[in-house]
Amino acid sequence: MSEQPSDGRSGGTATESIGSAGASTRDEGCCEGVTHALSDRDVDVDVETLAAVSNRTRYEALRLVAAAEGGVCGCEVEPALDVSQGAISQALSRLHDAGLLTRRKEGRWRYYDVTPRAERLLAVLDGTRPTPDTGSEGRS
Amino acid sequence: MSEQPSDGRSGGTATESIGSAGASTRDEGCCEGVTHALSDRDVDVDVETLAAVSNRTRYEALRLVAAAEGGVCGCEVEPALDVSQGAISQALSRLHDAGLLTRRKEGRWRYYDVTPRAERLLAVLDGTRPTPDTGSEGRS
DNA sequence: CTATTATATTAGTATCTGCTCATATTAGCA
DNA sequence: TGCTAATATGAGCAGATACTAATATAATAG
Repeated sequence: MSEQPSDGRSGGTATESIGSAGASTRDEGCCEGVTHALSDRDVDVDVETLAAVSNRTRYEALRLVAAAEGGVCGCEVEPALDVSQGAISQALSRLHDAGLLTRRKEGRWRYYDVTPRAERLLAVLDGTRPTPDTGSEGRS
Repeated sequence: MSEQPSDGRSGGTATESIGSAGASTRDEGCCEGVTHALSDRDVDVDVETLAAVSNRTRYEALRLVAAAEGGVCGCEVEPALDVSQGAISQALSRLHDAGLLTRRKEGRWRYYDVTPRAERLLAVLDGTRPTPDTGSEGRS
């Protein structure tokens, strides 16, 4: 055979069952290919979850709901989010459809609250956010 | 005053300091407005992190890297992802820039591995993914 | 040197997104 | 019955996105 990348997976202890799969039959060239363990549907669900919060308006909307205890109504979110009422409604709906917000009707208001999925997602973001990385610093 | 939403935050125990803010001066109409505790920059960082994985190609690329122990080279990712080589390169670069992949050069290869931020993000997605919700089921 | 392989970069482009604006709908109150 | 407030919905469109194709760069082998 020509040349192959050093087959990284050296230690290879943890997380058995996740399968770094197929790779093993190496033979021609380099790249045998790897696989992951998710179904098509799981990928769809995750991507939609992520897409729902991958936009500033929706992300902030989610944060606003999460910051308040016990749920907020849409109209309370509106003033903080420099976009039209229609946009807010669309944003909250999408977050709800993606499984990140619960929705409950009460009189003429709609109360939203975060789901555990959203809560844990936000917790990870808070807990792993990289530090500023102040470009020019250290040695002058 | 006219009418106001029931001011949800009933219990209001945990997470002091997160401030469901300003809300307290209620007075006219309904919606006093809430705030969250993130800086503009933090929101930018988080949104970029999320945007990086909010696309099927990039999300699967990340999954593929995460599934392999000890890093994979780009060429191993390629066969699994029905898009051109240029697209793969762009995808991995963006994931790297977003702080979700590390990158190390070795000869003519580039090895990628997941960062803790990515690992924990994926763990939450796996741990909170909603069940299928098989539309017609239960009572017949 | 040339040939080959992995990767990066860039221009061009079809498609998707995120809004606004206008217009429903729904609910409470006079 | 209005009238008003909260929310939903849909058309339309500017701008963003995610590719492809072509080309450039980098590293190794012969």
